[in-house]
Amino acid sequence: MTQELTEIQRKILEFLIDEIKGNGIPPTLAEIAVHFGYKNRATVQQHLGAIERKGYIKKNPKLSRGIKLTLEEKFFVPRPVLGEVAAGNPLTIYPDAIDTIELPTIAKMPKDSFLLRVKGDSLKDAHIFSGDIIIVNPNLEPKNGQIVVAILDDAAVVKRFYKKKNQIELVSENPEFEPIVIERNYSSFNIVGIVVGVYRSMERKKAG
Amino acid sequence: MTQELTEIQRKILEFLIDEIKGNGIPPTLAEIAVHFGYKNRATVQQHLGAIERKGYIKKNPKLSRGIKLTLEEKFFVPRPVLGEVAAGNPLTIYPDAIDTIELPTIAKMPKDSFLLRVKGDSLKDAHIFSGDIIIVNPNLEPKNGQIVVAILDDAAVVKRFYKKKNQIELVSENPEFEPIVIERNYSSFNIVGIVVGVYRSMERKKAG
DNA sequence: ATCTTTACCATACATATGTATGGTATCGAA
DNA sequence: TTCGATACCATACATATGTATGGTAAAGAT
Repeated sequence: MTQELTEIQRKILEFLIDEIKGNGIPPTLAEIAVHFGYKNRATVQQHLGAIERKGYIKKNPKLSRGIKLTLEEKFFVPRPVLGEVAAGNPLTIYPDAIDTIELPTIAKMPKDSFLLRVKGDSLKDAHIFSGDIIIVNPNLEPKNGQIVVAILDDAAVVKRFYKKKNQIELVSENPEFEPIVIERNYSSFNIVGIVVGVYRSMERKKAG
Repeated sequence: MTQELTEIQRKILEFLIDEIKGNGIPPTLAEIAVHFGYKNRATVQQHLGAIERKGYIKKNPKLSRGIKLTLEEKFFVPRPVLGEVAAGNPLTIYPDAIDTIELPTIAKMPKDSFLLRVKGDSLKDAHIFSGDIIIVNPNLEPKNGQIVVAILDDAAVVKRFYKKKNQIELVSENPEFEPIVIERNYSSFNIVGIVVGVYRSMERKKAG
């Protein structure tokens, strides 16, 4: 359904996503033209036409700012999972890790939260299931018992946080998984944020 | 900072929120006028002016659809919770909200849908737990396998919906519970709506 | 060598859009 | 009774906006 975009079309699509997510409203042709240095709206018009023909957006004719993204979930774009960046932190995710997550590609993250999609069932005992979207706040101090997203040795984990005397314990709800113990001075450990909410859309099929 | 809105202004603000959340883009003055039956954009213009003076929105002058919500932290919108469902108990939907929650803006909240708070653990096998907020859309035709809110003999049930030849089956995920079978012509059965999403805030108590 | 695709430009046009201004009616407070 | 706030209407206007159409240039395919 979605053909390949040319380089320029891809950049324009990215700009559209940025604007729609960051600014709230889709740009006008003129605004796009200004951003890319085009002297003419018609240039943009034709690019948008191509992008629409290839199925990435839907234009509402005669309607100002009538550009809609056809992209899945509006917040996630299919991307390779390895070597992506979330909220400024380098985050490498092993496809075989217990907790793998799919990252939102939106460049402009809201300041105080971002989203991650959960894959795998290691959190099911915390009532979080594969396919759920978790809302992560990177600006909160983790408290005992809260669920945190953390980077440990370049792998992402989502687990309950417990601070002990000289170490931090990351506990899975699932008794099958042993708690991970991190010594205080361990360097390649980083808390990305605290899970403040869970959202699940029922519109698709359930994750198996 | 935010003064009281008049009744009409409040309704317009609600419409703005609905449009921005549901449609993706803020409406134009003309669209608002049409929706409220005004013959003139100037009327809307003056209402918006009042709403802006009272601090609820921010208008980007000279910009089409340049209405921004000031409430919204970009991530959460206050939404009324209309009632509670506990499987087995009669469902009361109060015209005035029993509560207000901060719903993440990613949560798809189709027009006319409403929120209910779940009580009890009868849905835990559908991955819905006590305290969760479900988003219910009353205007969709239920499809097989979808989770619906229904009223059966004055009691509320939230179960998976399956339509058979001459009957409807309501199935619990939990094999302990027998499916409920409703004959086609049974009168005291009503589908309230389809559960399109689930949201859980982690900020208060943790799930036990 | 011709054709298609991509990537731009310019001009023209209807109308969508926000704004300014002035008017009428109702209601409650001063 | 007068005044201000609220809630509407009408008209006028500049320009923002999407669209239609035609043209140029480069790169690659056939």
